[in-house]
Order: sequence, then C-alpha cells, then structure tokens
Amino acid sequence: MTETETTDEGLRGRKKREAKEAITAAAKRLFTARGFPAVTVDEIALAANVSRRTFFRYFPTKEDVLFGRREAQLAALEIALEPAPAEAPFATVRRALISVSSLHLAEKELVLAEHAIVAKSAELLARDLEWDRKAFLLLARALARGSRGKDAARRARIAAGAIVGALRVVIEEWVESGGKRDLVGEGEEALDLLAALVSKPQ
Amino acid sequence: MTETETTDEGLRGRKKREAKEAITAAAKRLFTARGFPAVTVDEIALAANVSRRTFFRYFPTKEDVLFGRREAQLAALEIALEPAPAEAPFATVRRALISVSSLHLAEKELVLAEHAIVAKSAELLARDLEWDRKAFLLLARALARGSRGKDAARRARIAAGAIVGALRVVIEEWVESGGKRDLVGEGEEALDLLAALVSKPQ
DNA sequence: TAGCATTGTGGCACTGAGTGTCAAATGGCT
DNA sequence: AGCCATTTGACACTCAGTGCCACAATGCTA
Repeated sequence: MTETETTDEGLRGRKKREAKEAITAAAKRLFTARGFPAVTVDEIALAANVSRRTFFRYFPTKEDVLFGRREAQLAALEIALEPAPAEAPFATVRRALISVSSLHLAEKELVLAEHAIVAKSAELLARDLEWDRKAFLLLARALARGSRGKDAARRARIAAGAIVGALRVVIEEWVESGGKRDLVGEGEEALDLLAALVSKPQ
Repeated sequence: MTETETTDEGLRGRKKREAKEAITAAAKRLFTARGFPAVTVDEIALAANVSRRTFFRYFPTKEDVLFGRREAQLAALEIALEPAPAEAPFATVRRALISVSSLHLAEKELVLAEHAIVAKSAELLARDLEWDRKAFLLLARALARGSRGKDAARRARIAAGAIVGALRVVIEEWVESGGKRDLVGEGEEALDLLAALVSKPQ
C-alpha cells in the first residue's frame, strides 16, 4: 500500500506518516529559506533524518514534495463533480468549483506558502500548470455530460478551457493579494461571465 | 551574439546555423523513432556530429530542441499585438491571433510532427504549457491597453486567461484531427463567443 | 517471549542532464 | 603567412533519479 491511512495504523504506519511529514516540513523550510533550486535532495534528507534513498521512496521527484496538496484538491474536485440529480452540467461545475475554492480558503496559509515557493521557479510553474490541465479534463467531462451531438462536446471542451484559464487568473490574483481578495466571490463572478459559453446554443 | 543571422554571414555563421540544424534534425528523427525520454543527449550529439558539450551550447536543455518554433511564434505574436491606430484592444488581439494561426498553418507538417512528440511526454506537455502562459501575459497586456480603472485591468487579465484556455483546446483539436479541421475558423468562433467578456462593461 | 515472515531502510553503484574550465582548432582579417 | 577572436571538444564535476542487496525493524504466531 502506498496510501497513508488515517485510521488505526500500527507503529509501522505511524512511522511512515511521520517520516513523510518530516521530509515535507524540512523541504518546505529549506525551500522557503533558500529557494527551490538551491536546495539539494541530500540536504532535505539530512534535515529530515532519512537517507537520500528513502526520500525517493516517499516522493518520486524533488518537485513532488510541493504538490501533495494539489493532488488532494484534484481528487476533491472529481468527487464534487459527481452529477447531482436534476442539476444542469454547468451548475454542477459551478457548485464543485466553489466548494473546492472553500477548501482552498480553509488552508490559506499553507496554500500561500506553497505558491510563494512555486512562483519563483519556472520549472515549478510549468509543473503547476499540469494540474490546471488535469482540472480541465475533469471539467470538460462534466460539462459534456448529457449533451449529445458532435458539436456539443467540442463546445464543452472549449468552455472548460476558458473556465480553467479564467479561474487560474482569479486564483493567481488572490495569491498575489496575500489571500485578502474574495476568492469565492470573484470566482463566481468569472463563472457567471462564462456561463454564456455553455447556455447559448448558437 | 547569440542570434543566428540570416543575411550575409561568413563561413563561421553558416557553420553555426548548419550545426544547429543538424542537431535539431537528428534530435527530431530520434525522438520520433524512439520517444523523447529514451533518447540521450549523447546520442543526439553523436548523430549530429558534434560533441555533447556543443549540444548544450546551442540548446540550454534537451527539451529546448523542440521548442524553437514556439519561441518564434511568440515573438510573432508580440509584434502582431502592436496596437494599430484606432483599433479596439480586442480587435487587435483578434487580428493578431488569427495572423499567428495562419503562420501555424503554413508550417503544418512541422508543427504536427512536433506535437506528436510532445503529446507523449508529461514533462514536455508541462513545458509546452509555459508558452501558453507567456502568450497569456502578452494578451493580458494588449487587452488592458488604454483601459483605465483598477477593475478594467483585472477584467482584461481574466479575459486573456479565458482566451488562452479556449484557444488551446481549439489548437489541440486541430492537432488531433491531423490538421484537417479549420483552425482559423474555429479560433474566430471561439473568440467571438468570448468577446462578451471584454465588451460588456457590467 | 522466541522465532519467523514481511516490510521498510540505508548504502552503493550506476545512468543521464547540465555546467565550469581550459587547451586546441578554426575562421576572419591584414 | 601570421595574429586575434571565436568556437569546439575533452575532462571533471554536481545533482536528480533508479536498481540492487544486505540489514534492521515491525508484526504475527507458537
């Protein structure tokens, strides 16, 4: 099992969780202090009291230490996108995105700290965009749900692309403001503007 | 000078251009045959009759061999975005994007071949998204031009994000169709749908 | 609680990307 | 030909990432 279970794990499971947390904590501390590229995996491993080899058992790459949260967010998005009965696809998407944004807000400080590291490195920024792409795929699928016709699916994909593109800007500005802006409100506003892309048949 | 001048260069300049072309050609041939990750820089250098060290003099990373065209496209976009007299910002953006798409079409085969390589590798895909981001920055600047007020700039950025997100989908579907779809027509269509984001003041 | 199977860990050696350095080769010019 | 500037190739190095194997810790059972 690669999963870190939250419930009833023995000494073994606890140690694993602690090791992972130690690595994450050490890495973020070092990244914040000296920047991502200037920190080597050896240093992180040393600071976390594990061997270099063990580091790579927990995280496939050095970058992955930073993106654990995003994985969780994406999973949450996928679940929130499950269609509710008698709900239009766009409404589902809207509801799901707002709910995920709220999760974002709940961990504000952590999210902001991570973004601060990511924003300084082009490699990390590129990696970050991959999550947008995954979100796009989920949204496209959700929007296309129930729509028939060759053109409808294409429209759904274009709308999903536009939504992700617009929301990334909203999130980015929220981060730049230090979390002071109204993330959910501005997200809703942007979504309303884009609603036309889906509702208008012609 | 790092530029490869096209006009009146001596033997030196010609050799440089030829070396760069040899590397590019060898790399793309190997990538197409065996996939990006399975090809080492040593192999490319060997196939191109240069030393490994020289390879890195021409291309900062292995990935960069593939993205030369995109750099040129971005430069073309920036030039096309220069504001024309008495032209609304959105019209400028529209005109610029269409003109760049036409360039795309002119080198159809090359573009498709590159995308075929990129699409198979997550790392390359991530790297590819960086160009979208750069295009976004250019579009946001162009759209914000002449608009005053704190909110107008934000709207411009959101619109730019949506445009890039939507157009990426259009381009992607064009690539997936093997270049058979109407890239320019569908791009225009998507832009028209998004025009509301800019024109509507409320 | 002693013993055994399972599983995680650390060390070692390896490949591959990317960089600094320097001597040798090559093109440009007179 | 001969001098100067630039480019090249070779070598050595760092760092990310991986396969392998011996060893240690844990969990389970008698």
